[in-house]
Amino acid sequence: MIGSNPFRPASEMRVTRLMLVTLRDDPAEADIPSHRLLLRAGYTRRISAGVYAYLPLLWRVLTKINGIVRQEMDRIGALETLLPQLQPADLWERSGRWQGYTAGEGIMFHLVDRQDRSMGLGPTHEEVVTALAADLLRSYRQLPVCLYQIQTKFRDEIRPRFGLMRAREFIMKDAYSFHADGASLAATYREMDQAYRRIFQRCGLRAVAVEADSGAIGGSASQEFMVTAEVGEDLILSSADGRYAANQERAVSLESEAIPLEPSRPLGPFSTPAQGSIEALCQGHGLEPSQIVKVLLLLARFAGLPPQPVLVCLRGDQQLNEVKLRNALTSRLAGSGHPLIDLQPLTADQVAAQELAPLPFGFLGPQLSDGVLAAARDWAPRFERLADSSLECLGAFVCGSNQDGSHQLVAGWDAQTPLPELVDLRAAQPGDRCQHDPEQRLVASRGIEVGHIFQLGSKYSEALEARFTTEDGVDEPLVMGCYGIGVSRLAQAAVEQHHDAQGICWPLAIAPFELIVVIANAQDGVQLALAEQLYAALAAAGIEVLLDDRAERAGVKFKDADLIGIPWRVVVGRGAATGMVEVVERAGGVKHELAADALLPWLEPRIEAGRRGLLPDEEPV
RNA sequence: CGGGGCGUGGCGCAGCUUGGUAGCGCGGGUGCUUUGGGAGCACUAGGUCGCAGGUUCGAAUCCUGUCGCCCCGACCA
Repeated sequence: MIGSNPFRPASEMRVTRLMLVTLRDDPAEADIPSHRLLLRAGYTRRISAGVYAYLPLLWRVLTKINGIVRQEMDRIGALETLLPQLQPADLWERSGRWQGYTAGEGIMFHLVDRQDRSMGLGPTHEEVVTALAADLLRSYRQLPVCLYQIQTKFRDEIRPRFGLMRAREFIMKDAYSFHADGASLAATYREMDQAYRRIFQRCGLRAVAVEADSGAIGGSASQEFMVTAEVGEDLILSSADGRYAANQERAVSLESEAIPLEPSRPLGPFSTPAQGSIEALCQGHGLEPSQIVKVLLLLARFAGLPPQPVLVCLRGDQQLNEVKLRNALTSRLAGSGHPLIDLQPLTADQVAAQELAPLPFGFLGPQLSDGVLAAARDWAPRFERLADSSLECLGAFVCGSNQDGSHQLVAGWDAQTPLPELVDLRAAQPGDRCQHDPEQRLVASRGIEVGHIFQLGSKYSEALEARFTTEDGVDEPLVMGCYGIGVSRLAQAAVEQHHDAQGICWPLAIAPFELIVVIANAQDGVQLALAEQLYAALAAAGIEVLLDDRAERAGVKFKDADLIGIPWRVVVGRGAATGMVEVVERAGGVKHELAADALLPWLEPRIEAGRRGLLPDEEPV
């Protein structure tokens, strides 16, 4: 018996029984290839914005991906479970995430039941699983342990798009591990990393692991797995030597050297009428952007705290990385129960609404006094001040003088111009030199995030009082990790990576069927008989085979076979009279004429190889 | 939430500017012919033109409101 995936669906099916509806025209609702093809080939239908039905063909794909995921999770000792989607608000209040996930731009669907209890539909399961752990895990003897589930998740995306790629209801594998210490967590994290690599390889996907921001979920180490594709929503920055790859949100690099100001330039203010941008300032005064310190004002909103004005200093040639800024603000100010809800550039209208004097936007300098906030109606009356690390070594520089139409040249950071707290706030850009090797430059590529693994630490176990007794008899919070794979997104990412002008070219390991037998002319009794015989023999050999027994013309069946993307096609046609069939590999389209008797032995090793996906030969499935 | 766009038969679209019998292609059904790359001919079914008001003798078309969806941005395990 060939095949290794014990969760494979039924191994035979006739197209006449498959409720297959393919579309000749591109649907108007889709505009990336994978979304168009999944709709055209009859894999999915939209039910409402960001909500999709998984039709039988797609469900087979998802079932096969799930099978691979299960095998690899089980292999590293994770336990499959199924947790509630309907979750009580109080659990989320205890972790401090209810506000952040429901208020403002929160992504959690929430509702009130007839007893007036607040509930949420789970976008993730840290709270539930940690509450269970608190209940069940008491001793270090029970650790480590790892639970996983394959579940429908709900996220009220502001703008769902690209079909299954960013849906409001989607399938995810999520896993949570519990440990007595960081070393055990790190070990499981490494095992997960390896398991994820195997999962994507077995699915036939080219994926890269990148350093990532841990975002709203919290925690320290975090790594994303990206399926490389043109239409990916994430920007990856990596070095050609393969030693560094990171999401742009997280990426670090060496800033270029600042160009020193000519020493002859006089210190002090100078007139810069209407030169409120870096570009205008440079043009008007022969300056370089790296000689300027720009000041950005933002307004951060934390749950339960007054809005907090933020003053950020950046070198003029650098861009702010808002994710880094959010993280910096969160770690300084958020505290438990006051998550950062919103961060936006501060506007003149907002200043006016606070009944404050107008601020000279475009001419701001780091010396801007907290006094300008003193009369604010409900804002915190002082700026949270941060500066990007690249400013530390800057000598003399130009900055705003906090008066309209005027900048100033200062000799450097000093008592009049104190250097704010230094943090890495700048966005790394393609072309930047790498930190690990200044000879290497960052290059950009795009990816679809299909997996994300985190070392969470004790953030949730502390909030939810999930404690265990150590070997020394001391109570400590559990150390946690969490690990996600977007299963439905992965299916679409596979199409994005594997298609051509004719349709989908599924990697065999996740194809809905491994082989399709096409009867060229279903009215021809000889063809029909031979096709039926092959169909039965292939299915009996454990190959997942689809029989196109429709009374359509051959051309229609070929088009559909290409569109739905079954990896192997066996055509029973004119040659049937002499016992010959044609075998075509979908990817590449190479055709072989074979005697029907020789088909099975010819195919078996090829299909067996396909089931390994991209897994290296030396590794057992 | 800001900007742009679209709602007309199952799908893709025209008609709207300039109000007057609701159309085309694909798809569905029936029959005949055809039969290895989305066949041909004939017949046929299928639409309160997103919804609600308004203007008008008369509204798919003009006006107001509303709902839904798509795209860009912001947002995002």
